[in-house]
Amino acid sequence: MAVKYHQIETDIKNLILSEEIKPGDKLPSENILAKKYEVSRQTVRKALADLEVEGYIYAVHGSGTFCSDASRFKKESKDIAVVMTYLSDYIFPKVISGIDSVLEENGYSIILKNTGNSRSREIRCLEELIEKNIDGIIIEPSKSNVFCKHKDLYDKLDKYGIPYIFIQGEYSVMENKTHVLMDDEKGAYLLTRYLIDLGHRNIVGVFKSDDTQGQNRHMGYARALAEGGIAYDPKKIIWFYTEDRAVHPYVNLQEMIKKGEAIDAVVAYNDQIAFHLIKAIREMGLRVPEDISITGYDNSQAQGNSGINLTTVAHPQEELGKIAARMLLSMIKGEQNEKRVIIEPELIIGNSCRKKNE
Amino acid sequence: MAVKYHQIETDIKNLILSEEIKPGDKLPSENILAKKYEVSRQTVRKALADLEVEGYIYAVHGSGTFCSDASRFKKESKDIAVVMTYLSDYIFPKVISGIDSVLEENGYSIILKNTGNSRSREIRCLEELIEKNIDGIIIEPSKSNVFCKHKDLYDKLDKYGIPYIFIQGEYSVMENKTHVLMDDEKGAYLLTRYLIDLGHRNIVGVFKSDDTQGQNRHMGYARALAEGGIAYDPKKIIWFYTEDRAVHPYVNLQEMIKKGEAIDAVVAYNDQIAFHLIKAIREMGLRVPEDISITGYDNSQAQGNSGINLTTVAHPQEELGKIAARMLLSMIKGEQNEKRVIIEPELIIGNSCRKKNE
DNA sequence: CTTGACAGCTTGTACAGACAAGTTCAAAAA
DNA sequence: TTTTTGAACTTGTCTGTACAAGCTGTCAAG
Repeated sequence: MAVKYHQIETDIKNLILSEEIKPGDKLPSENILAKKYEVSRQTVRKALADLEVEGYIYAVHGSGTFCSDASRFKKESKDIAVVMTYLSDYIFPKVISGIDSVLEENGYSIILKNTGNSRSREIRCLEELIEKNIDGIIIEPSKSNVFCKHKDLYDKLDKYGIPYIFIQGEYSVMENKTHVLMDDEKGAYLLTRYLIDLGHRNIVGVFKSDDTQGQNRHMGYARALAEGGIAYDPKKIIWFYTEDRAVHPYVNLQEMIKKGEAIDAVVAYNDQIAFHLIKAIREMGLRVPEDISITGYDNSQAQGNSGINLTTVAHPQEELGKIAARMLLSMIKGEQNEKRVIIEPELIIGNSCRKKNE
Repeated sequence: MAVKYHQIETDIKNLILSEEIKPGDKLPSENILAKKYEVSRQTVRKALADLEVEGYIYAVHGSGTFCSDASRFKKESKDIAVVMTYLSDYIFPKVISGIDSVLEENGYSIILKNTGNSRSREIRCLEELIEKNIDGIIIEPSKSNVFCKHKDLYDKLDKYGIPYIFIQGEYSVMENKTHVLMDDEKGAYLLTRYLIDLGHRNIVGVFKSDDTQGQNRHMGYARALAEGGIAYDPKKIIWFYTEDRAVHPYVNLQEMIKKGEAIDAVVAYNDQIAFHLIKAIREMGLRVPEDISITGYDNSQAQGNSGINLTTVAHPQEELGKIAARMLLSMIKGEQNEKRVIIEPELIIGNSCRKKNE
């Protein structure tokens, strides 16, 4: 540190970082600093000029030099990253659209990223974003039920003061972070109870094992069975992974039917899977809902060429995006927020279920 | 420009922008500049320091000051803006997804913007993006058939060396820019000829008037009629605007039916409109395709609860996004490109049309 | 009480000079 | 021929001075 102005710079920087000089505070005048450090005023000016370029301080002609307040000493980019598992499929465009509508109103732009529900891509994504100077992140965790080994990246975000919000799922090690979630347990409970109320007893459950949504929906399913006095039968559960999703549920259900197992109804992980399963059931020569009732999840409003309106659970889609965006904006403004918004599930009755032995 | 160092700055900046000083070139030494401008060396240093912060030049201790070469004086952000009319509807998620897949592979991120097909929002968008330091833009023009009064913004992009590509539509004043388009004229021609071949003579055309796609599809429709020896009847055309799209075609077609006009078939602007019109036709007590045949455009694969698979024209969707993204990347790399990619339309036969008097 | 002039502060621009530190290249030495 | 030396250049640091331009609170005039 042989260079004088460098010494002054680090001195002042430390004062700011240790909050002895708070945002908005006025710094001593150049002449006073010059006297204090026993240097010329020009040397002080050089130090202050550097700090201004770095964004720590700003000078007002005739008035003085002040500590920057703008979002912890770095200029806001007005960019917010939205990290989703998928972009074009299913409910995601609507969620993104909801986020955009709120951010657009407030002058923010979306940086869109998708992970393909792959953990390694989520990590790569976050590393990229940390480099990028963004104001906040809305993220849908990839494989949220697989243990999160990259908490260090989220710690880094905390350290840099970049706020983030999880939607749809959560990592168990970060339950205390801000989330916008659906009550998946209750949603699946409602669906399963609806089937039980229709008189079904042999209810197959098809769940995704690598995200929290799948886990929670499974729990709701189990609770409804218990309340309905129906024994939980592990053989009636089909677990699948993201990579399996196009084949595994399909094949497994067909095998169960082949084996002649009694199946009254199916609680599917979501609408997408439900449509796959309808196709599987029909291929086996059975009818939906006459022979087997089926439920979805998310109210995606697609029909998948099946001609059936699924009984499902409403997914707020655009509204969920809007809620998350509004929460993130208030976090950016530094307002305190509730950490957890849980959206109440609502049953949507379609024509994919029928009373048993009607 | 009473300020001397400011004068020096703009002087040098202009020399660099006009390429009289090329990247890597050595600038005159501080002492020489001081003599030339008749100022002190300190004043020259102040000017050069500012230019260094702005990234135009860099100084090497003991050696000299040089013009920056790094990609036209500004660091690449690895961000590419995608400006679409809509985000969540229709074919747009697929197009975005196609763009993302190519960009992601190459380490780029998408900044997503939507204009709601409003010209003023497109302008606001571009102004925002010009501030932002992006590497390129893929843009779907809003109301491409309304005269483009904001060419100055695109000129600015040219000046700053930010490449951009138009998709879907084009502004007439910028036909020489890079585009990825469908041959809309031919697509509508194929659809109309198909209807004529089925024996239809009274073919209503429903077109959007504020984008080039609508204009071109109308032209294709007219050409097919002419070739088929059918007189073009302006009364059989329904023109609508973006803001009208939910109501106007619907109401107008119903009125035509009420008046008892002979209608064999309808060529709709796109699938979305086609589904509206199917609903309108059914409300009037007529059947599709038994009473009226109808065609769409874009092969959106939705069914809109109609139970009908539209006869339509294939829209490459993801592929279009990929093509545009690849072209933009090669433009960023400075490679020469063809200015115009026209995608050949392909007829998709559904069950929304029927032979006349079968 | 309100207004306006002004003194005394602040930062901004500009000058001039001195020396430090790094680079370059040619002449001198090996 | 290769290596070393060193003068002459470059930018970097630092000092000191002068005046311009902008802000702020005080104090006297209205």
